[in-house]
Amino acid sequence: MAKQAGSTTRSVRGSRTGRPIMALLDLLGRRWTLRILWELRDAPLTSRSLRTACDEASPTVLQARLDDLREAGFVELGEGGGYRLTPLGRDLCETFMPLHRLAERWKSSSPSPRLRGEGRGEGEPPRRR
Amino acid sequence: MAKQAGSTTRSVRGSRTGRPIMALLDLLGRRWTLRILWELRDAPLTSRSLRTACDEASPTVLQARLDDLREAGFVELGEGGGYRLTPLGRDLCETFMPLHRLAERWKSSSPSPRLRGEGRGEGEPPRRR
DNA sequence: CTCCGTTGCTACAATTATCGTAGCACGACG
DNA sequence: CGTCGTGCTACGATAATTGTAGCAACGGAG
Repeated sequence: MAKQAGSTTRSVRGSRTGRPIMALLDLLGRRWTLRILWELRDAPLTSRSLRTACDEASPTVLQARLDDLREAGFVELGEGGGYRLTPLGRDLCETFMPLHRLAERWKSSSPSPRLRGEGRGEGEPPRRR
Repeated sequence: MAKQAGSTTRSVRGSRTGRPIMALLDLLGRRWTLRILWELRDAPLTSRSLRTACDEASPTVLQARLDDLREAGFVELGEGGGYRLTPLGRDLCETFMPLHRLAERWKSSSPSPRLRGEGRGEGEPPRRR
């Protein structure tokens, strides 16, 4: 049967409202998509290794995202098993490389090691209006 | 619980497992984060306008993401109301600019205007092993 | 061939995030 | 005061994600 492994739903709503950038932003805005691309950045990985690399994420979602990415043409399944980036996918990853540097810079400016964690209703008295 | 507007949970699991890039990837991998940054890319927007720009996304999530981004230091609330990018947020956005071009290229190579939509089981005969 | 370990992939219940609608407090304008 | 606009929140309904367990197909011993 078809099932739902295909990727659950595929468009929050205003994804491909015209500009392809929206569709891309939507695809990338799913939970493990960016992480998967990142882990695949320089070497192909098997489904298992990818799972390990992604901190033991559920195979369900991993599979769904992998299908999404494969369908989008950013990732493909190699011969002897294992996922790898397509040329287009590699270009996409290249785009994120500057993120690495920015992340370092970001850590320095962001003083919260764990980004607070709960609703900010208590920690901050009504600082607005 | 107290609330949930703070941003619901804040870390899928292995977010900031060490490298800040993971935390950043996790933050960016939430549903409207990338879209918000994109819409804010060249002009500040009010909460309302942002909602409109983001295809009438729920104010709940928009608020949560906005809080996330503000807390992360990428977005801030201006004087007369309205959200705008911080210098760091602007740098982050700059990173995504090449994505616009890539998205166009991607549309051309991806023949599916709506990415199929259901399970991928049919289009491909057992392409496994 | 049979046992074993690997691969990619799936089922299913529980949990969490998101949606969608409605509404609040605060401030500015008339 | 009444009306509008701002940021922000409550809450039930819905969709996505998590976690655990397990499947069939392939490959290498024994």
